[in-house]
Amino acid sequence: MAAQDRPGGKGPGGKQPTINDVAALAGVSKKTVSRVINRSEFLTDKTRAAVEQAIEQLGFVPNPQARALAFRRNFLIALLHDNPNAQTVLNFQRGVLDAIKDSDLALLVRPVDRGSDKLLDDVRTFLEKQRPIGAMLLPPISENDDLAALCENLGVRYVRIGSAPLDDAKHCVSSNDREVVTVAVRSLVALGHRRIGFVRGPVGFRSAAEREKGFLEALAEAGLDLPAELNAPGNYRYTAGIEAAEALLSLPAPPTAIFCSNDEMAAGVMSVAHGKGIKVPGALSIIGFDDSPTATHIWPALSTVRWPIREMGARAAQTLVPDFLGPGAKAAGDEGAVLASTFVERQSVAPPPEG
Amino acid sequence: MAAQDRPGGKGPGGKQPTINDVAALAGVSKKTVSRVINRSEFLTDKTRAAVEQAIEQLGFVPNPQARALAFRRNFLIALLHDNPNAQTVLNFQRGVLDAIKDSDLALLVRPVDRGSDKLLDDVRTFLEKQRPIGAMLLPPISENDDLAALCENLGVRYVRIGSAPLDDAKHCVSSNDREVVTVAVRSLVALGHRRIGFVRGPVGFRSAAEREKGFLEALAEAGLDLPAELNAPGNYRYTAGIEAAEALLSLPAPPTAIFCSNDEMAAGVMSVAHGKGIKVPGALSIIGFDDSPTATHIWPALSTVRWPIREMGARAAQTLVPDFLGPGAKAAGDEGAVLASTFVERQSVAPPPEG
DNA sequence: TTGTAAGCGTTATCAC
DNA sequence: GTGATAACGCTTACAA
Repeated sequence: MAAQDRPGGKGPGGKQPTINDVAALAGVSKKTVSRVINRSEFLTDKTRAAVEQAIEQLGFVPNPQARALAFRRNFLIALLHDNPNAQTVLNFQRGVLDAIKDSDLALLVRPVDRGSDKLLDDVRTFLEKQRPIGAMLLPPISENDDLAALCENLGVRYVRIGSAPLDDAKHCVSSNDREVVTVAVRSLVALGHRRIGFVRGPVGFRSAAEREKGFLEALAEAGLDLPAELNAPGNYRYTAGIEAAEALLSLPAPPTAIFCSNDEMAAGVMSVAHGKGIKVPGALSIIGFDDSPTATHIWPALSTVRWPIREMGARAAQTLVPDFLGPGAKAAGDEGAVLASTFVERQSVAPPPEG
Repeated sequence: MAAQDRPGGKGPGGKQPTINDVAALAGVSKKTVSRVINRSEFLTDKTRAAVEQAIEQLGFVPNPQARALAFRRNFLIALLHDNPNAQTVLNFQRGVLDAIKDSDLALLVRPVDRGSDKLLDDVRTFLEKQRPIGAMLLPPISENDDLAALCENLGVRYVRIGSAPLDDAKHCVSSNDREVVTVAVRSLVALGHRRIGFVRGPVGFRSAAEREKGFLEALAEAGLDLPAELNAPGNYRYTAGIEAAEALLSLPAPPTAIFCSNDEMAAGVMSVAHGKGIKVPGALSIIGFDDSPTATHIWPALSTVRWPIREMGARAAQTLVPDFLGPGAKAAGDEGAVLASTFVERQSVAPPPEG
């Protein structure tokens, strides 16, 4: 349609008022209007009021493209991710949008391929082109130090999201996975479980390592250890849960409980249990991690750890650009960047058979 | 790589080459360079080559902010959604990014609240500010005609994604839900099922209506009808599946199969079946719709309809901005905007008990 | 086919 | 405190 209207500014998309119109109406210069827009301190309350009144009257909205050109920076924040878990990514997006809702910022999304050897080049090109105010790195790529350094070099602010602090607080929003896993596993021990299987996350993932540490800590507290045959490899995928369960549940002395490093693998374990006619939770207790939709969609509903991902999204946006988010944002950001995960008890856990 | 080497170019973000640098090096005017960038036809192959060589040599990348200002349009496409299914949204995003990967476009994401009475204002503000090239509307908000009209008025190209054509082909990418549901239900009939329950989608959703039509068509073909007590309301949520199943499975003559309008509700139905000790698929067959991760994470794995959402994302991007996506994009876009859903058979379906 | 001049709407510089 | 004037990097007239 006609987006290129002319003086007659007829119909849709008709000329929006510009800073010049505001200046003229308020009887001041462009620059003064600009000062008001950008909250400069050096202004008489009177001038400011006059300008604000003119802005109001005209319904003026600063043109972000022009600002971007002048600022050499777009009023965008970028979300870089290569996360296999859709729910996680989307919840995070929601959180970010909660935070930037009333600001001038918008959210740019960029999935990347962590396996690609062009990863850094891709991200560099992206950041150089889009020039966002800041970038948010979701795990697992948040664990890539080169990526963080790249942002730094490009003058793009960044936050790294993780299962544990990955950087200084300023550049990091994390959760306390380890602690909460300990809590979860402790509950298993308290119920009387002694042979507890573990399904690991993928090698090289910080989150996987944290969850494993938490698991082992809880065991150690109880004076238990993790026999090699009860420690199954995994990669956060459903099929890995299947394979792990096939192995663990065929053992001469199978575990009475299994902790899985995420829900998806827990769902796999549960399927195998069903297939083998092993009652859950009667004969086998299962705990997952993520509190994904899967956790409540499988039967019985899965005890798991809820990761405060939406809140982390909001917090990430706040630490990234407190100045643009209006009052309050900054204060919250100062509180610290570690948010609490919580253990959610559902129906997949019970005392062990002989208990 | 160092793309920013320059005399004074100190540290990070040092001056990138501009169109002027290219023009100077190639010995032509700015405008000619601009023509090359924008693929103007009126150019000597020779000049074009010279300019391209200069661009290459300098590693010049046009500044999107400046272009946006001059074009009065940002090189962005927006995804507007209020879709409860994270996987759907994310897969769609992936598809879009598949399509725009090698272009100058970037993806802007905007969740909206379809319940809000400020919906139109929100979207208007967003579009006026960001001025994207185009917008993609995911269901259910794709069904909102006012939103489409708004895009039209604002000079923002748009595509509506749906379970059936919602607009002229130019503005629409859809799947053939109805047909495929018919295929799925036909398979139930072929196995001998005669009492087939139906769990509806939310009232007012086009997708829900299409699926219901497909269901009824298959029944009609077989000379069957849908007794009122076998037609359960739903809203695409897990809990609705629970409620529907509680009702259907308590009937004096319960159905031997249930078609659910999405996977999530199917998961709810399956939970209830498990809880009541009803064997799936032995005593009850279940079919869902979406082929979400849940479909394979529950046990037994769910027969369902795969919605080609990623492909739809790519197609949507193509129909929206074929010119920017390089050669090939347009041709594909001409093929038509209806993509095929497919029936995926897994383990949740079997002949009825007595059969 | 190519070049020149004039914006696009904002911010930065530096006087006043 | 405030205002001319020149950027910002590119595109669209309109010539040549």
